[in-house]
Formats: sequence, C-alpha cells, structure tokens
Amino acid sequence: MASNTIENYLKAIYSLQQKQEKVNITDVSKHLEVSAATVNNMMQKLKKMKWVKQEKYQPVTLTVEGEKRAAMIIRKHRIAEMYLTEKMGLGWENVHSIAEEMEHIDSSILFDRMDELLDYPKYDPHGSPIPNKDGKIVKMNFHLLSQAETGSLVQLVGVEDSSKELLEFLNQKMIRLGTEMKVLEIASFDKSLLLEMEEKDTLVLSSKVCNALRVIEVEK
Amino acid sequence: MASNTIENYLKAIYSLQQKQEKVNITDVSKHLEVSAATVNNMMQKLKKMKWVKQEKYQPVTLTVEGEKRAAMIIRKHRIAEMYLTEKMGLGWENVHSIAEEMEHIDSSILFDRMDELLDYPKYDPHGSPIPNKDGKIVKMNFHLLSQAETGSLVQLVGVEDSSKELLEFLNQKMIRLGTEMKVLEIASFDKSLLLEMEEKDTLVLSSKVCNALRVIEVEK
DNA sequence: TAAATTATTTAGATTGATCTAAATATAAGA
DNA sequence: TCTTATATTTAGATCAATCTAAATAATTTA
Ligand SMILES: [Mn+2]
Ligand SMILES: [Mn+2]
Ligand SMILES: [Mn+2]
Ligand SMILES: [Mn+2]
Repeated sequence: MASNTIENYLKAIYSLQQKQEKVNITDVSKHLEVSAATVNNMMQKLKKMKWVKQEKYQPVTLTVEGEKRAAMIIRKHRIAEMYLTEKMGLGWENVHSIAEEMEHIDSSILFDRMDELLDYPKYDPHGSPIPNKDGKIVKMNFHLLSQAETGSLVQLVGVEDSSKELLEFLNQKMIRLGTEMKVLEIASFDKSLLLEMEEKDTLVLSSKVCNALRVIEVEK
Repeated sequence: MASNTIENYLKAIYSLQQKQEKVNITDVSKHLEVSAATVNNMMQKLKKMKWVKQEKYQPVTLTVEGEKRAAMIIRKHRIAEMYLTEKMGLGWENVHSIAEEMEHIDSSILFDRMDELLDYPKYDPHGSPIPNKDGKIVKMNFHLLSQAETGSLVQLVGVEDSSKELLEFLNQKMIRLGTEMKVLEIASFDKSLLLEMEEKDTLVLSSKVCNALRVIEVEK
C-alpha cells in the first residue's frame, strides 16, 4: 500500500498533467508546497515503483499504472465530495478538505456504496469530472473567465481551486455552478471584470478570482 | 495537531483504562502491536505534551486533557461507524476499519452533521457507548458470555472486538445485538458453551467466541 | 529472601519525509 | 554564443516512528 504522502504526489502530478504538457519538478514542488529537493527525492522512489518516468533533469510523467492509481484516488476524492454535499448537506466550501483525507481510505465497499447512493455522478460539486473505475475521465471543455471577451455571456461550470476561501467568496456573491454572467467591461489597468449578473445587478471580480473560474460560452 | 499515530496511542490507553485498573507499557505494546521500547519512547513524548502521566517503571494514566482527546477520537470513530451502518447500509462487520481512518479527520462540521442525521445516537453498531461532546461516556453494564452460568438466559449487548472475522462469524450464526441465548451446558474440557437460540435450535460456541461477547442477564 | 521471570528503560540503528546549501545542468537573454 | 537565470540533483542534516539488543528495575516463584 502506498502512503498518503505518495498518493498525494501521484494526485499532484496527475492534476498538473491535466492542464500542462510538461510537468516539472518545480511545478510539483509549488503544488505540494515542499522543496524541489524533496520532490526529486520522492521521484526516485516513484521511479523504482514504476509509477513515474523521468530522465535526469527532465520533466516527470506518470506511467500507465501511476496514472491509474492517481485516477482512483481522485475518483475517491470526488465521490466523497459529492456524497458530502448531496447526501449530507454540507456546503461545497467545506467538502474539499474532508475529501483530502477520505481519498486515502482503502475501502471499495465505502466508495462503491457512495457512488451507488449518488446514482453514479459524473461531476463533483466543484464541476470537475469523476474518473470512472477504469481511470477514464471526460475531457472538460471550458476556458477561464479571465480569458472571456467583452460582451460574451458565460456560465460557471467549475472552479480551478476548491479552497474554502474562494468558495465562501463566491457564496457571498451568490455565484454557484450554473450561474450566468455577461462580461460588460474588462479593466485594462488590473484586468478586473465588470459583470452583469442574472438579476441584472453588476459585479466586479478581480483577475485573481476570474483566473479561478471555469466558464463556457452560452447563447444570448 | 496530533498525528494519527499519537491519536491511536491515546485511544489505546483510553480503551485499556476502561477495562483495567492499571495500564502497563506492555498492554499498550500488545494492543498496538509495536515493541515496548517504541511505546516507552512515545510515552516520553506524550508526557511532554501533558497527555499522559507516568513515573519511571510505573503504569501510564491519561491526564484529564489526554482523556478528553481520546474520548473525542472515540466519539468520531463511533459516530462514523453508526453513520456507515444506519445511513449507508454497510454491515457492522465492515465499518470498524473505515472508522479507524475516519476518526482522524479534523472536521467538526462532518461529525456534528452525522450526529444530527443519526439523531444523536448513544451507542455504536457494536454496542459500545458514544462519548458525548464533553467526553463523558456511560458506563456499560455487562459480563462476558464466557462468565455466564448454566441455565441463564442472556442477551447480546456488545462485542469485545469489532474485527471483520468475528462479526462475519456471528452473521453466519445469525447472532446480532439483541439476540437472546440460553446457556444449556458448559463443557468443562474446553469451556465451550451449548446454547439454545431464539428459534429453539442449539449452537455451540467456543470459549474464544464467548470471551468476545458482551451479554446481560434477562428475565425468563 | 534469593533466584528466576517479566517489565521497563536505554542505546543505537533504520526508514520515510522533509529541510538547506551547494553543485551541476538546462534554458533564456543579451 | 556567452552570460545569466532557473531548474535539478546531490550532500548532509533533522524529526517521527519504528526496530533489536542490552541494561536495569520490579514482580513472582521457589
Ligand atoms: Mn476537491
Ligand atoms: Mn490527500
Ligand atoms: Mn470500532
Ligand atoms: Mn485510527
């Protein structure tokens, strides 16, 4: 059995691989907030286990086996999040940190049962897809709100990070998955966006927030 | 924050303290299946943290603070077990090992919510009382089936261990909490019991099993 | 009570996960 | 291309949690 630490590394590499071509030691280092030397050290171990491949001084990639393991951990994480929100009534801002611990529980009975009770959900409460039992995961189609153009009408389909801080901010602004927003103006000075909300009131979001919101274009 | 390891030590000492006057290093060592030297080493650390007291070469005791922490971990463990059986439909034989990991999750929101959804249960699925938020725990009244006398009518109110192995054995014999059994005969050779079950059929249980079953006397 | 047994402590070592500092390699910029 | 900046690796250290073996204390038995 892999330690929680090792599982967190696999998950980190997997997540980074989803949005980048190349995953550098430094990326993993920043993502997990450990030193590059520590990551390097762990990569030696993961190479021995045949879960990652890496040539000296080159980026890392998960092997097929490593990717499968990572996907299974993420699957457990997202099923747990979904269960906690849908069946227990916890807010989307509270479930990520709990799932961060539950994902390491070794019990197919538990996660299969949650999956069943949820009727096999495809997405987690933050809009990310849940890998299936084979580790297959649907490729999401979105762009970041920070990339939207003036005049476009967009709908929130996911968030880049599931931190309590961001999600409580969104709660307060009444923004949730499915919320539609029209981009009225992009401030050239700080890249903040002026948005028209569903109730016709307007709202300004900083570029930091806009960089964390996954949206799709919708018809007017 | 205490590590999972430390929390498991606190829990072990607490559980042993429930059924023994004195808790020796050796008892903890056997309970957690680590060497006595390891336990000794950990006791030095727990003493520094003021969670246990121990004079050199003497038994260990939890401090008030240590006991409270232990009770909170056990509370989380038992609420989780109850939730898994009652709300998710898992069998009593499957929940202990899951709870062993869930008990370390640091989230009052999660456990308070489970407690609420369960309507504040007093006992876990194995018949053990759930400590309240102040760490108070009701003293159970029972004796082991192995201590029962010939002719007595007893009812199962709990188990000494929650291992999958024992509980699957009990499932197979149709024995669950509340099951009544009459002691027909005690074999002097191996201390096995011949029992009359509710459906009038008879059953022999080894002393090993009888030592794991908590019963109370019931009226005939 | 002396000897034997059992329990506890100490000493020294190992493993996993981490760090900082320094060395080395790669990539970017002038 | 040469220099500079950035990324990776190596070296050496620390801390938590464990071990075995040996020393010491406490308890039990004869
Ligand atoms: Mn999450
Ligand atoms: Mn995790
Ligand atoms: Mn249990
Ligand atoms: Mn545990």
